[in-house]
Amino acid sequence: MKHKTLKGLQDILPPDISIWHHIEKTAANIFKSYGYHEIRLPIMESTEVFKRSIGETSDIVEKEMYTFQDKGGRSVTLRPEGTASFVRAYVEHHLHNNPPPQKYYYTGPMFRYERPQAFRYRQFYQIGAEAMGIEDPKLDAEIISMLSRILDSIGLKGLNFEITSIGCKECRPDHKIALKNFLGSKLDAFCSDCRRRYDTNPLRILDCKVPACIELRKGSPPVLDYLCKECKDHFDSLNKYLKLLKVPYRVNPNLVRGLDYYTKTAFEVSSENLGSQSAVAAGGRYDSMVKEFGGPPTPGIGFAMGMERVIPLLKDVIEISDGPELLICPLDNAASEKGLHLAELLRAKGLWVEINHEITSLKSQMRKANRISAKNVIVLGDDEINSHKIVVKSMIDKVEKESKLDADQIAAILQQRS
RNA sequence: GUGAGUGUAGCUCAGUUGGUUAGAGCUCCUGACUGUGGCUCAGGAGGCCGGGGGUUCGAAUCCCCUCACUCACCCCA
Repeated sequence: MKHKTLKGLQDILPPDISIWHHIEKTAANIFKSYGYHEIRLPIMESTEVFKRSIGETSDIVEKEMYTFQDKGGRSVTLRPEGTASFVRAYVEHHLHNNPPPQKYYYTGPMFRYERPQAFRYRQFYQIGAEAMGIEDPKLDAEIISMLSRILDSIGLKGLNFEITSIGCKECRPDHKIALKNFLGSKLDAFCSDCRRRYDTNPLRILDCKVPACIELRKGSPPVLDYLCKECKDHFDSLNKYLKLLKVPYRVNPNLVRGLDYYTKTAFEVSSENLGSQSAVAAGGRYDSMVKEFGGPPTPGIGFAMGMERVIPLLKDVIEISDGPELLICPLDNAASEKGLHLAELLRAKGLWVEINHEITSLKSQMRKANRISAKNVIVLGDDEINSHKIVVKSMIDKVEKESKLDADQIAAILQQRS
């Protein structure tokens, strides 16, 4: 084979595409009910947009970005996530001049140069939502509830909702110091990954799956104990509101975010059926990001959901079967021409109609009707054209109904049956 | 970036200690059944056995290299 998709990229073909449509449609309806508007952003930004927001030392920026020079010598990057682009657009178009909360959602491809793995691709699709301008934890509860509703409505069950607070600029450093003090004394006993994390991202050690590390980190200073009053009140209220909204969740103080811009609330939805890539959706608050992008101080909160994580979970649940309302089976050339015209008239009424353009035995045409899951067939031959009468046969229950060779009447029968 | 596994038909996979022209099931096309489907039967189409090199009278099979894919680590949605 001469050409193939690049590593970690994939073609999305029918019938899988109908799952995508199902998810996108369902999400769009729920977004609408919460007042979220769609925005479409470019898939490329100036590299600085991501470096500044995601964090220079994060793995994403350090080794996973598709960064290159355009012909004008500018460093540009294929977006590895949506929030940074969104905040750039928010500031650029002065969206803060609209009454808060301003609520937006987006969908589209993201790019990260990673080794592909089950449920992990280099080009992957996210549906994300961002709500701006409100600091109150009621907004946190609302957006988490919305996410829960979306996942539920598309048909996913048995997901784990976890939340925590990772503090703010004031209190987070205190916790980090306390954590490093605690871990530092016995660092040699940890796995090599954890020893490396101690310098790069000590919080990650709390997430390590190596049994020895789990044992060693017992008794480490909990994040939630180090929250400043403001962060603690915020988190307490969020818990109250989530209970009020009956969102099923649990607190996981070891939840870690890979991006630097998060503050206070962090949340994650995971599944046990995704191998090692358990995250289905995740998000959090980012109260200082707009200011860092040069806008007025504006709090924000958002999440992103990974399509490639959701779809495999859905494949077991959702049934995909799709076929035309009608297949026209002509027996000779004259009938074929008549059928061609009839098909157009029916399609003009919005019906999905197929016609066999090549004349083969009636038997094989009927077989084809089965294969393409046609719901009804009509046979067109001399008899039908001379008598101007046809039979609409249901392929599902074999019921035959006589009709005039007339698009209106045929359409009425098809609509009655669907 | 690190480690392991797998590459044979469109798909799922057989292929014995190396031995004629590489097989099966599903799918696709045709017919049995000449104007009514799903079953059955028969026939047909479809292969650089991932690629290159080596050993051998002879390689899908053994050896070396390479490429691709998959899974896991890492990281993350």
